[in-house]
Amino acid sequence: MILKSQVEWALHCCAILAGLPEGRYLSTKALAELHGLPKEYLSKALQSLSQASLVDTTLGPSGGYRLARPSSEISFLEIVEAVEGKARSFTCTNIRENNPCRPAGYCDSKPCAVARVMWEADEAWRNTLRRVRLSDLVGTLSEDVPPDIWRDTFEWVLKRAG
Amino acid sequence: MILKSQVEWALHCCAILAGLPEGRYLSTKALAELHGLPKEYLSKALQSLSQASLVDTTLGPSGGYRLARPSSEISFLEIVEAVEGKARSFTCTNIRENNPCRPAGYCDSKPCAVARVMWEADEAWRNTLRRVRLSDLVGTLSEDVPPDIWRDTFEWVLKRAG
DNA sequence: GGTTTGCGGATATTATATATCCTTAATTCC
DNA sequence: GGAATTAAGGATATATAATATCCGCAAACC
Repeated sequence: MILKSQVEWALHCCAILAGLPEGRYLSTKALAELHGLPKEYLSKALQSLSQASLVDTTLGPSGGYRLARPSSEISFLEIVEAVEGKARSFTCTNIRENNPCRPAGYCDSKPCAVARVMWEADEAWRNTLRRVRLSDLVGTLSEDVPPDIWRDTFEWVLKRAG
Repeated sequence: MILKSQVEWALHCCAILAGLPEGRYLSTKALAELHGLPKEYLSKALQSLSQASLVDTTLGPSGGYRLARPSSEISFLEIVEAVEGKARSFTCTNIRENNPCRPAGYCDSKPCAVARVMWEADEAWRNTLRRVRLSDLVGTLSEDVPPDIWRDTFEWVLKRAG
């Protein structure tokens, strides 16, 4: 059970977008170079964010991506689910159906007891991610990263933002 | 991010093993037939349980698997981790290292802020599974499954347990 | 009109999950 | 002692998903 690397990419990209000045867009190319990622494949992750309406896009030079909402109104979970999908990590294939002692139709009222536990754990995972906002990440990052590097990064980025 | 189907298989098999009379073993063949699963591949899942010391095994006719401990002392997490592994679902590839504005050696003291959040969610998932004991599952199952089917199932199983 | 951009489709490559087969050694039963 | 049965583990094949690249399109900018 491993998340796609695109999840990591999307989160880091959103953190950068959260720091962009109002109205500016940042292109796939700039985001890929900043993070040392394959441009074409990163583009797929950004398209997922766009389809989930987490980012706005615009075309042409000076085009690219920006957050569709303030970073305080975007949760980790939304970003993760945009890329990874909303499907639960445990899929019940109902193997209890195969029990040769089980007449058809029995015990079909509720989902399987095993699945209920696994889904509860899945919910706990999602709830944790739901509670963390993108603005929280930006806050933590600006504590962790030395201020001059943080500033240099955004200068570097804005030079490429058209 | 999808768990292997072997996780589901292992959980259902442990639930059956938990209901076995003291000292009896149940073979891969019987467990596979009961659940309608491919015997050879299910065997790999059971071997994982054995390697994790969750089950005891013995050879020969009337051999097979039994729980190594009372079901109240085995958690869901142990079974899941035995099959799925203990690795976290999010792996940080440290793409912040690629930031061209970042001199080497900076911000390497703590793990990445993104990873810390993802790992916290992973812990929430594991904690939920850690709190559920195999005996809890057996309890739920015996509420869900009609008593006569539950009884028939164990008669069926014991006929094959040598 | 030329350049840049996001978007989506098609395709190739790699890794992982799923599944089967076979050999070995231990155990039970006759 | 000999035949049958079992778990263990290595080797291998197949299917599916993740990773990655390439191309053509339409919109936006200069």
